[in-house]
Amino acid sequence: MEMTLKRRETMHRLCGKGLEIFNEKGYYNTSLDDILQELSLSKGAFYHHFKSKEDYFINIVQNLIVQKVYALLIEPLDTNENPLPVIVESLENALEPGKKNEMAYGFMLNDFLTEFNKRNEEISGYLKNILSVWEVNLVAVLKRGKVDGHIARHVDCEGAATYIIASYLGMRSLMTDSTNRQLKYQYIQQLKQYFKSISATHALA
Amino acid sequence: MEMTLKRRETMHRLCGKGLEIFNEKGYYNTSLDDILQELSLSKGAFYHHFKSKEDYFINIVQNLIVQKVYALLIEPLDTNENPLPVIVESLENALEPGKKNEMAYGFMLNDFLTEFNKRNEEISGYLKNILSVWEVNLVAVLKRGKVDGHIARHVDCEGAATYIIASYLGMRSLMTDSTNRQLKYQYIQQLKQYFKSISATHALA
DNA sequence: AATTTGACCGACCCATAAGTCGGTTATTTT
DNA sequence: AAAATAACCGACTTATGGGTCGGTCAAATT
Repeated sequence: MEMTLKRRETMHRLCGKGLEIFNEKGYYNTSLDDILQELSLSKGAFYHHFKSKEDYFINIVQNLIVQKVYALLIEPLDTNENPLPVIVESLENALEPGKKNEMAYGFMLNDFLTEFNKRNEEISGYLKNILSVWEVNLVAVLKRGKVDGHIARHVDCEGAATYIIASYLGMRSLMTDSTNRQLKYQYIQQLKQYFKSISATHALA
Repeated sequence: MEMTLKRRETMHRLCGKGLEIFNEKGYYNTSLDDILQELSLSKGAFYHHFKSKEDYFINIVQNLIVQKVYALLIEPLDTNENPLPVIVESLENALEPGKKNEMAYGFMLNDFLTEFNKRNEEISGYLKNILSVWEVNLVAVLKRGKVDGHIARHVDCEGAATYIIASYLGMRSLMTDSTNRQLKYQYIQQLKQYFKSISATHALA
């Protein structure tokens, strides 16, 4: 039992630091030694816990990344209010660089997706799966918005969800340095504009 | 003279095939030998013409990619019509996978930007520069649209341009296999919806 | 206390890929 | 035709980085 705790703790430290550095420098541009050095661990330690770099990253995806996406982008959708402002708020939040020197989690998806799309089908599959869950939830919440009279009846909820996701992912390519407040502000403003056009409120510029 | 021609022809072949394969597999995931083999050329030939892989890619960016972006995304904006349908058409066109087995040029920017953002500041600078030219032109054309009465006066043209670019770039992460007609259709539909909301036409669902 | 097992160490192996260099071949110049 | 130069060849060097393996040490089991 006690040994299992030690194991879990080390694995946890590895995953946390790994996500941090992969996110910062990219997966293929980060060597295991880069991570190991920061944690003062050895190759031997690493391979005692993970069977490969790939296995390691899958672990990170399925624990840390999934969790973050849920917390930031999916769970906030679970309310009974008008979905549009709720979506805006979740995106605004997800684009926020972490408080102190945390990561800007909202940014990871586009980067990792792009990196793995052409290189590793398995990992890219897991990542696309996360997106797909997000999409399903967006669609559901948009449809409910229709029923509740917040969203115009003519709206294609699947299309709207796709559009929301695309614009969110695309922001990453533009916001290079995390301090880019201006871009985020512009994005949120235009998103609201778009939302106005699909909402059911009876006209009013 | 004749030698210069030979040189230029070989460099041209190298750049063309290079872009094709880099676009397909990613820059860092493509070895020079991958390209050289397809052209039946040797390392020696390559380094006779380019001083490094980086130099080679910069060549590709500044010739081929710049040219394609201009042709697909910037030059079409140069009309006196209502800019919004013109923008829609250019994006629709840029997302179109090349006719026979050409490349889907519209896709390159997000991939390369993401790849180089964390790895090579110089190249990422060139790429961001291309985006920036596109943005400037979008803003200009949107502002003209305002003057000409096609776009509502309250619209923030810089914000709208950012939003258009972000959504376009983001589509790449979603459209993995090039045959994804559905996603493209959804995207264009929602873009039109958004455009309706910033246009000056006096209401009409 | 003796033994086993889990956590960890770090030198080593090996594949990959960028870049080098001393050549050969083809083309141009004189 | 001879000399010079450009285009090209491919074995080699070198650095990097994932993965291996025989070991050490400490904790847990007996």
